[in-house]
Amino acid sequence: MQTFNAIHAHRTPAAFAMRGAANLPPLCEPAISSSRRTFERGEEIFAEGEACNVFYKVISGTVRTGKLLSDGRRQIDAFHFAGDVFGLEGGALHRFTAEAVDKVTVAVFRRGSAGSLVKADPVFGEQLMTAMLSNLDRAHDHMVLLGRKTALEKMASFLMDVADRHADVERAELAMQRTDIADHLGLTIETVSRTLTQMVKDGLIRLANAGRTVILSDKAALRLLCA
Amino acid sequence: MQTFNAIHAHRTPAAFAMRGAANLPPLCEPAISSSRRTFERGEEIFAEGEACNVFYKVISGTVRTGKLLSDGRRQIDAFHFAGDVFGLEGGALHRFTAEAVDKVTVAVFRRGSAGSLVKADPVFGEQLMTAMLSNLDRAHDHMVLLGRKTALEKMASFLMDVADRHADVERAELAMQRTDIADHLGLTIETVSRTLTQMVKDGLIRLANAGRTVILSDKAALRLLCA
DNA sequence: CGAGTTTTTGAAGGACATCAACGTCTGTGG
DNA sequence: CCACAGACGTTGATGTCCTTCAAAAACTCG
Repeated sequence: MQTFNAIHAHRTPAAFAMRGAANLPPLCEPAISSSRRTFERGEEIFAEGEACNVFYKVISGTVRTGKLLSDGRRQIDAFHFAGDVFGLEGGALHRFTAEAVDKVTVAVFRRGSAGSLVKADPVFGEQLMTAMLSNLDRAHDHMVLLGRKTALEKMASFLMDVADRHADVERAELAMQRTDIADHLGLTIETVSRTLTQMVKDGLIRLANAGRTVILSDKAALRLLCA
Repeated sequence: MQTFNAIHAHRTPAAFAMRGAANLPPLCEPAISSSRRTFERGEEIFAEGEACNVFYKVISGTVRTGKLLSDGRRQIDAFHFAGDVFGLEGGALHRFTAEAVDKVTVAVFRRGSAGSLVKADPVFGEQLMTAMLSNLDRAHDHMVLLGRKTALEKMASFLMDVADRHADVERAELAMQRTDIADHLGLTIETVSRTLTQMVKDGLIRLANAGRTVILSDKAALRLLCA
C-alpha cells in the first residue's frame, strides 16, 4: 500500500472541535490510561474476531468500521471522524473490523471487562454511554437509509451527513474512495458514480479535486432528497 | 384497532428467561424506580419526537421500534422480545417510535438526563451499558442484512434470529405480521410472502398456524443462507 | 355466515447490478 | 520534467431481482 498525502489539509482543528458526540462535551481523558497511535491509509486498526481490550477515539483522519460476508460482500456501518468514539463492544471479541481510510491518529483507551470502567470512573463512563448512544442513533438513521431510500436519496443523505459532521455548510470532503461509499450505502461503485454525475447534471452539486470534494450547490433540494 | 388474542401462549417463562442481553445476567431492578405497564396490540408505546424520560424492558410480548419517512415509508430497526431493553436514547427526545406488536407488558424505568443514572447506580448503569451494546451489535448485523443480503438471505437470517432469540431450535413464532417483517427487512410484503413460499417449495421451512409459525425443516441450509 | 383484514399469487415494469471498456489521476523512474 | 504503470473513477449496454399494480384466496372475528 503506497503512501498517500492527506488531501484534507484544510480541515481545520476548529472544525474538528465541533464534532464531539452529538452536542455534548467532548470525551475527555479518563482516569483510565490512554495513549496515542497512528495508522497509515488502508491499515487495519482491529479485525473482526480479535480480542477487544481497548477502544478508540479519533483524533484526526477518517476511520471506517464494517463487516465482511463470507463471499466478500462488505458493509461499512460507519465512518468515524475526529471526536468520534469507535470500537466499543459488548463481548470480548470484536464483531467488526476497523481500518484507516487515510492517515489516522487515535487515542487508545483500555477497558476492563464489559463496562467495568463505568464503575472505575463514573464520569468517564457517562461520557462513554453518551458516545455509544450517539453511535446507536446514527445506526438507526443508517438502517432507514439502507432499507428504504433510493440511490439518489442515499447519496444526498450521505453528502449532507458528511458536510454536517465536518461542520462545513457548503461542501463535503470525501476522504474515502467510491468503493467505501458504495459499501456504506449498500450500492455498487457504478451506481455511486452515476448518481453523482446525475446530481451534477441536475445542478445539485459540483465536483472538484478529482471527485474528492463535493460542493453542495443546492442544499435545499438536497435536504428534500434526504426524505 | 381490534383486540387480538396472543398467539404465543406457548412461549414459556423458561424460554423468556434465556433471552437477557447476550449471555449476561438479566437487567435486575435498579435503585431507580420502576413500574409496569401493559399495551394492547398496535398501541403506541412512545413516538418519535416525544420527550424521553423513561426507557423500557420487555416483560412479555413483542415490541417493534422504527422510523417513518415523510412519505410513509417505514423502517423497523428491531423487534424486542422479553428481556430486551429499548427506548434508551442519547438526546432528550425519542428519535424513533415504539409500538406493541401483540399484547405487551413492559417494565418502565425513569432516567434523569442523559446517562446520569450511571452515577446514581453504577451497577445498574453497567447492566444498562451492556444492554445498549447488545442493541448496537444487533444494529450492526442488521445493517449488513439491509445493505448486502438478497431477499432469500434476509428471510433466512430473520427466521434464524427469531428462533434463536426465542431459544427455540426448530421453529420461529412470528408475532408480527408480514408488513412488519417487510419493513424490518427492507422488502415489500409481496416479496416476503413469495420468499416464504419459495422456501417451502425448496423444503427449507414449513408453515403452520396460518403462516404465523415457521418450522425450520432444514436448518443447515438456512444457516448457509445467512451468509 | 359475512365483512374486513391479511396473505398469497400473477403479470408487468423499473431501479439497480453486472459485465465491459474507456478515461483520469497519482506517484515513480527514466 | 515528462512518460509510464497501476489504481481509481466514469460511462455504456444489458440483465435481473425486486417492486408495483392488480386480483383472488385465506383468515379473523363479530
